[in-house]
Amino acid sequence: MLRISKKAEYGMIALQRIAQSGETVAAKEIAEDFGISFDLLAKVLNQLSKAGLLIAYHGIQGGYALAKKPTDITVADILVILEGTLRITDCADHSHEECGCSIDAKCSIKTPMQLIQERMKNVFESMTLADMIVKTQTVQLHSIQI
Amino acid sequence: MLRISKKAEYGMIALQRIAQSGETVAAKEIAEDFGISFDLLAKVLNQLSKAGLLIAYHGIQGGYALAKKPTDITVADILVILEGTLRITDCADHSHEECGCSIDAKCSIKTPMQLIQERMKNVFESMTLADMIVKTQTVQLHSIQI
DNA sequence: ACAATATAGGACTGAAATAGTCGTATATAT
DNA sequence: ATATATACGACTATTTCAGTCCTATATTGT
Repeated sequence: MLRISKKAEYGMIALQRIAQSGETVAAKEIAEDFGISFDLLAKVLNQLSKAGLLIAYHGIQGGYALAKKPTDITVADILVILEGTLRITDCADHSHEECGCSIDAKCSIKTPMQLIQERMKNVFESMTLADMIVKTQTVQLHSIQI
Repeated sequence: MLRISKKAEYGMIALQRIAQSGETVAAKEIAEDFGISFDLLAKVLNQLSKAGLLIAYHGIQGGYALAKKPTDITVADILVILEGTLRITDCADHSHEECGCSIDAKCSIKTPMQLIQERMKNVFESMTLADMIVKTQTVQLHSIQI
């Protein structure tokens, strides 16, 4: 039902954490801080570094650091890396001229689905990691002031 | 990976078909026309009629007719009926004050996820069945002209 | 009344995607 | 050297999704 996967969720949490700290952070630290599976998180961070969003450092004092500016990393980027290209229905796929769905040439919802998918893509592209940092810092400042 | 379910897809195809014909259409006819599972489609149409989008007529000459104007049925309505309320992540759920995700109070992506979910909801609410009829008719007119 | 047809609804099965685990290899700082 | 961190493949469990099957109920036409 149009849910974002745990992998993508963990990816966003980790990237937000790394971006906010501004330095290198180990997978173990993130997993412990948020109480999530280290193994799964490690896979996610590996994918993100292979895709060029993170730089991985091995060994003691190692971890992950951002490979790009927070303003240059969008939610869309993260989703594509961890969940693959957005394709809400088979017929919404722009890459095929023929409608890939079971309904063949008769598919009557192709155009509307393509439109909706395009708009969803815009939503994901319009939020960057930088936006996610600002939101959280605001909350933190409030709690500090109390 | 953020896919729309077959149930929702069949629902949209069926509603589009019924809206376009402007009269009562039997589930069997739709299933045959589009080559999709009759049993699954029947369930979907039943759900849509229970939810008040369709009126069901039993017996010979029976079938389903729209219960509302095509302009009053949105993609969001259809998705909520057939897939449940949109909830892209646990923490994006506005109905709970406490973050339902495994990360408890520390969840750092709650606000951004709520924002994205709200925007997706707007996308789904901004397309009506009427829009889907117009789109398809245009295509059909083109193929007739050839 | 009866037969044909259409929806209603529950039980069940199979397939696919998702989430998570485990073991081992490789790189690196001290 | 060794402790620590990432890399990576294999494997399992869980959940969701799609589809089927069977039976019941309502309605129309003859």
